[in-house]
Amino acid sequence: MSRKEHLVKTAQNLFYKQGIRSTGIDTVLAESGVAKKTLYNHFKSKDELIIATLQRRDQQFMDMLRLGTQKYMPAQNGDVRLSRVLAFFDALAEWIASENFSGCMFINASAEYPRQNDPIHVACTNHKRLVIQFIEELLSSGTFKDSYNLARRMALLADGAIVNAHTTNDQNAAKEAKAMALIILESELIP
Amino acid sequence: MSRKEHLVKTAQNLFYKQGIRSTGIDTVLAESGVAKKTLYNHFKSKDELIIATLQRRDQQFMDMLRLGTQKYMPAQNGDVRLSRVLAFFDALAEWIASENFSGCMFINASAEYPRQNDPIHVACTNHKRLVIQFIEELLSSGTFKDSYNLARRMALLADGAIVNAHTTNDQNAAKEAKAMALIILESELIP
DNA sequence: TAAAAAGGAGACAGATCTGTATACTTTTAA
DNA sequence: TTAAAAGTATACAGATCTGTCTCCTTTTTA
Repeated sequence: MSRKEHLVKTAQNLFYKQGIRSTGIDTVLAESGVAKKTLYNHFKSKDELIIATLQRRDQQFMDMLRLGTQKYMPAQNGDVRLSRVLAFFDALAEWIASENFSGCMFINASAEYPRQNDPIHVACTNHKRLVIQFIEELLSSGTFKDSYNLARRMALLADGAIVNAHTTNDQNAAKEAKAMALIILESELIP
Repeated sequence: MSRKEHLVKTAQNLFYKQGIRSTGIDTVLAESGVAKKTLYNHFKSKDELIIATLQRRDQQFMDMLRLGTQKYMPAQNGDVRLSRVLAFFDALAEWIASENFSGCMFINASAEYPRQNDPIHVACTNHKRLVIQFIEELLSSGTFKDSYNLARRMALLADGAIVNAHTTNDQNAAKEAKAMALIILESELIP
């Protein structure tokens, strides 16, 4: 792993665990063992480093969703047309139950950088769009009445599960979300 | 309004609009026209001021929910046993569509203070518990199979709507949440 | 009315944070 | 092998932030 990658990885973990604004550059440098000059060789500012961590997280997260959805798809029972999107909620549940879960990095970053046109906030908005798009691809075309709107609903359930799990420390939230998703999906099937 | 109340109100608005960590004490003082000594006369630290703003917000928010739910209850149609909780989602929608909406202050604060045992984080967790309790009271007893669990589900929908509306700038999220709530509620009715 | 409490204005200490500069060392590549 | 590029270590500038302190004025209360 290059120094740059190592730096971004370390920053990402610290930002995710302790928040972005409360994590100083010096902490990132000490933790990663990289010199300050190297950081500013690769990034113009802390903000650019933050953007890089969000991009890295976006890739990681989408990969995790793709793999997890494939992994849990065969285990679904009932209508096969629902298997893919239901597996998505199992992937979500696995993540939420994992050791280092600390909410959604993008929701957290949005809260720390609330200005709508802040590049950091924009990166978060884009990520959420990608998730909706991903879910829409899971909804077999021709199966549901309005797949885009349905994907938004599923994303809403996912965000609710993530936030609930984070704030009330409830690992069951994803299962509840999945149960609700099933009911909603069935109600939106084209007869 | 006493100086203390004025101070807390000003701080609350600034914290909500621009985030807590990025709002310095001096900004709060300049905006409120209060002297620094007065602030530290009433609060031992910035953290105490933050807690006070969260308490104020909690009261405001719960009052808003109570009033809004009463206001929108008569307009519901269909099964009257669902009217109260459905009205809750209308109250939520009104808030989300309002001018100064910038997400949930408690979700935002949780993201800025992620340490689970931080008093600020704890205040947020407590608020979320109160919301669940409020929703449970809206679910007419004897009507649903498991009202506590159902209340948690409704809270999950509400959080999802709030977060979605905030990150993707979608004012329709609350309506989607209400539509989903209706389907879920009907599926949980005791026959 | 007089003593006491509270507030205003602002200087200041001490910490912290971002970003730059300098001097030296290691790695890379022509 | 040797010149250039990249990295290390660290000092430092300049800004900002929290919280304390002083001096003075206003308000409250006994």
